[in-house]
Amino acid sequence: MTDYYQTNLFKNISLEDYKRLLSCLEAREKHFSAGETICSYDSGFGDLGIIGAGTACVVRYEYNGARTILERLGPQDLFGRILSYDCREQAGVNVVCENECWILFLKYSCISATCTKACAHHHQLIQNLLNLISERALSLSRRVEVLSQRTIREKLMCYFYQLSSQAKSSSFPLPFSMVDLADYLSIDRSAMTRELKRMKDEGLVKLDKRQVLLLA
Amino acid sequence: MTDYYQTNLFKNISLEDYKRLLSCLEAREKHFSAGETICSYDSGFGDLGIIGAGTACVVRYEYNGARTILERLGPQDLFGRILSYDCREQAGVNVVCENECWILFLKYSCISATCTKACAHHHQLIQNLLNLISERALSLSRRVEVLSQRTIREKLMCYFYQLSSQAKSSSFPLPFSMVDLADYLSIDRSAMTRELKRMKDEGLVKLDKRQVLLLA
DNA sequence: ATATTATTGTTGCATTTGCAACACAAAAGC
DNA sequence: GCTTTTGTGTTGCAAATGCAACAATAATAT
Repeated sequence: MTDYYQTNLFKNISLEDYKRLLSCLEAREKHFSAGETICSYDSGFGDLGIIGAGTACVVRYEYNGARTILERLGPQDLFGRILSYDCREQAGVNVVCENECWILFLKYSCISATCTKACAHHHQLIQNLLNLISERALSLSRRVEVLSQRTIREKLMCYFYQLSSQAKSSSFPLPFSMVDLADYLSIDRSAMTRELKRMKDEGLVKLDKRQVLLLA
Repeated sequence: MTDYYQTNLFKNISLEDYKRLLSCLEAREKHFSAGETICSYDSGFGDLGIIGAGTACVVRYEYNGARTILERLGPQDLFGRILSYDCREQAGVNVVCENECWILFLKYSCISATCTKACAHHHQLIQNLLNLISERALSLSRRVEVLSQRTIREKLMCYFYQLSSQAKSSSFPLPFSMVDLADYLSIDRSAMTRELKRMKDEGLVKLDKRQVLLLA
């Protein structure tokens, strides 16, 4: 079994308490292969998922077939409708496995409700969850920052600056293929390629495969 | 003093515990007038703010002077850099008072750190905070949904659907002026007016002042 | 090795959008 | 009352963008 104990959700919780928590939270582990749908927020999926291994994407399929990547998930990332009191808005939102995944599902109702045993580690668990959700909100606000840029060039530069600041270097690899990058930025792929070429020509960036070097 | 005790942050906490918490969290209340800057995430603002009364906007000023409304805040709403481990990305982000505000500032470090007294109400406080941040993440993901639409019309319709679903009615008021709406959607105001007119002509929506009626 | 599929790059063209400038109405201040 | 400010509606025009179709390359399967 994948070691979810390493996950930040269980930070500062002893191994014994961790094991007790697992049954307390009705933990179930499942495996998914690339392309499989892990869950759909449409149906009443009310659990909390933690990625132990692999990567997945939170995507929304529009009525017209267009796909939007809402979020990318990797090991230690959380997902679930925790954030949704209102189901209707999650229509079309799915979590799809990208690379072979091991996922642990926990009953969210067991987490949020005060444990009848009022155990100390439960307190710690909530605090850890707080940190993780905060990080999630941060990732969303980064996305909003990028998407609220008005031109393709501004979106690209804004995203590059974010990556650069995370990497603490003006050189960093793109975590996306070009197709996915365009989806993430919600722009047309060919228009993006065109703009990237201009930016290279003007000496704003250098691009070698997926390695980016910011010059401005 | 404004009654922050009504705030969801203090839900299920007794009045006595609430009063104790205030000093424990080094609570300070401040007043702001319309237009005043409440805080800037640039400088090391590490507190948690709760709006007791009034409204405020989280805005970012771009290098070119453009303003983007990241979020609108009303009574009970939280703000702060809770979500930011990385300061650099919050550059230019300010919370600005829109209508006369009363705001309570709490030391976040006191909230997240395990209380030395390990008090029961502290546990409850964290749980409440969890719910509030989840709601915040939800609001951000709604924003991402709108912004990831590719055309002005799609952005408008997407936003209208959200409002309609929240109001549980095909008729609802806009919470924005047209200027602010355009900023929220990150589009040009005149282009938005033009598109809205087309949508009215095509019978997709009816608009009377700020009252919207969705027909499609 | 070859076929197949996925990814990336390119370009013309129609459409959408932003920009700027202006007129007008509504609200706020004096 | 008037003036000033703020919000809204309109339009021509240039620029940015999406779309579609195709070529070229890389990755994968058979």
